Amino acid sequence: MTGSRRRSGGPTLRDVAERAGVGVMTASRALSNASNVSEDKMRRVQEAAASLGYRLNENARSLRPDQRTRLVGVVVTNAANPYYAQLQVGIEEYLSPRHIRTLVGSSGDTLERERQLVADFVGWNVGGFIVVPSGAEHDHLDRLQVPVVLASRRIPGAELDAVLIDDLAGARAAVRVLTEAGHHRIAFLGLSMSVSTGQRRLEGFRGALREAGIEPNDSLIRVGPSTSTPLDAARGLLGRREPPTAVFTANNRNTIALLHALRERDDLDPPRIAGFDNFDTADLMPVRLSLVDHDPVELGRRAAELLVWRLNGATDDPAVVELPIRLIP
Amino acid sequence: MTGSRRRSGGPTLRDVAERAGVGVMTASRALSNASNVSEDKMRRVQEAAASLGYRLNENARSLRPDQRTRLVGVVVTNAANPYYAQLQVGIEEYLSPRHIRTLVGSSGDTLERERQLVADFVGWNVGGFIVVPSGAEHDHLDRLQVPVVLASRRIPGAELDAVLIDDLAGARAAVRVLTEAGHHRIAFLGLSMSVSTGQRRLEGFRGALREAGIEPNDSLIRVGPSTSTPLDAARGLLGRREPPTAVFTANNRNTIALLHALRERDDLDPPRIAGFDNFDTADLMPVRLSLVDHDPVELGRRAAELLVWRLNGATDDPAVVELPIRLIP
DNA sequence: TTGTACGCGTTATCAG
DNA sequence: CTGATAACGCGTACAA
Repeated sequence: MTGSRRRSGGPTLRDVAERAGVGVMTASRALSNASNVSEDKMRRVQEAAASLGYRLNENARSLRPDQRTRLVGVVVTNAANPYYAQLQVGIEEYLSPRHIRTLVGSSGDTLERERQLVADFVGWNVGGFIVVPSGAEHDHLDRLQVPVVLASRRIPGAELDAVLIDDLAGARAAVRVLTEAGHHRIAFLGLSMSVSTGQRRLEGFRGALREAGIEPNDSLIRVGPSTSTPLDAARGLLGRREPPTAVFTANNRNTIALLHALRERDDLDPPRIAGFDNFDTADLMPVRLSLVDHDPVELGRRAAELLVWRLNGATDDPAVVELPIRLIP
Repeated sequence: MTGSRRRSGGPTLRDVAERAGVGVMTASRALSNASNVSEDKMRRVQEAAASLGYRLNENARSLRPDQRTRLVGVVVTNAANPYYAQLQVGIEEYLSPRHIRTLVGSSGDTLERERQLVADFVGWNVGGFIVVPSGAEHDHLDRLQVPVVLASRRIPGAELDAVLIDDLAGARAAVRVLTEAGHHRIAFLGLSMSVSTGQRRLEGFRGALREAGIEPNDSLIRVGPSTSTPLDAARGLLGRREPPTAVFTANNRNTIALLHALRERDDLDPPRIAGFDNFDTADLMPVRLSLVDHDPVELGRRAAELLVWRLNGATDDPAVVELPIRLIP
């Protein structure tokens, strides 16, 4: 009654062992540790595995409580956004060589979906999380028994590691371009204030204005998306009796929306634009753009690095890494 | 000696059952099938599960050979490319409500990495694959014991389901715009011939030319990326003694590269451009673009749909779905 | 160095 | 409708 019953899904370690003429444990050691196995049997096992097209069953391995993490959960707000696509690539780039795979899900910027994804991933026994939080809640992240790293956005009050862009410096630098060009009526077109990125960029905007002796004019500040789409917000700004002579756009979506709005109007004297995020075709645009460039791939890499550091047992206080930006004037 | 020993990673079904005062099997049924359980116990179990923050362990579930698929592997060539990011979103959109998660990896368009990813995913016991093949090899896909659906590209000779864009019609339609505008010296700037997409688009290009009574001029055909980067190829075309008066670009990367090359030269009389793939800022470009628009999200959805159809036991001959394109003139 | 028993968490089976 | 038991495939502990 030697285990010769074929299961539906491919060969098992037992099969490999039988074929190589060794015990299962020798086979196991040969294929995972490579320790304490004679060279001879080592080779025989590996040949057997290869000829059977055998792969260790990760599900079975993960079942053991004391195993190393082989899976982490990644929650982004919208995987279709090129920005987050690159973030994922950075994460995978770092984790893949360490034999850790990722489970990815899009929250659509809703807390409910974020909660559900996190719960789902817990079911998969992920060893940790990288999350782009959709809002300010963090109770669902606190209860987890595994490390969590926030990416791109921070949550006030959450005791979690985070990797961020230097939003403040980026916004300041961009707005400074505008003030130094002599502009005074400068608008802010941007993100929802419910995410830290939006708040920080607005803060940088205000700071740069004050630094230049300009009092921020609230009627020139449009934050989304609660009020309207970026395109509508841009139209509203341009349609004012006294339109801004310069605009700071808080991310690439808003920059592009503004450009679309401008194109609709065909104004003789379009506003000067400075904004956050670079994009592929920025230098092909019909108007001059000053952009805050940064590297989402690096952001992902660093987040993954931080997570692995925790997985390896680091117990330091929460770390916040702030990545530098580069202004393309 | 009732199993009260805490394992590191959260509560188990046993804990839930104990707390609810029922047997493990009742708890199991209550939480997965919801069949053959009295309403009373049903509620008790669910309350217990909720109060413990319990989640079924998917790893343990997947261990059984006869279980439904909960995981599929997705292999794309480059996850950072917005096109494939959208493809993934379509896939997730279809699979997520069906409680199937995806494991995603980028092959970087190399066969070796593709092989490795496939092998890795087999270790995770995925119930099927969606693959954007990196080349013409398919032996590693044939040996798999689970269904495989190709997305975006086909492999000649492979007996596999596939979802494609109608490359032929797309290329024809785009090139027709150029010929009907009276152009004769029309160049092809594009993809490697090692992928079916490249071949098919070139075929469409040639067809449309012949249809217009123009003999394709091989010296105006630049295929990549073996020879050079898209940007260099574009420069080469524009730098000819007799540059083309019109160019068909075989995908968005090449379209954008051509635009960059054009911008460097600042020609008085730039070529007319028609190309494959739409992109965000296409209508903001300084020159007129005629583009073949199509929907990568839909492509992903359909691929996932096909895969689920197989997972449910379909044994029909390989299906090839060709999605329609839309020309933006 | 090698092999044997047992447990990881869940579900199918089958007896109550 | 309910629950005890035996797998599922692998790795640790221990015995040989």
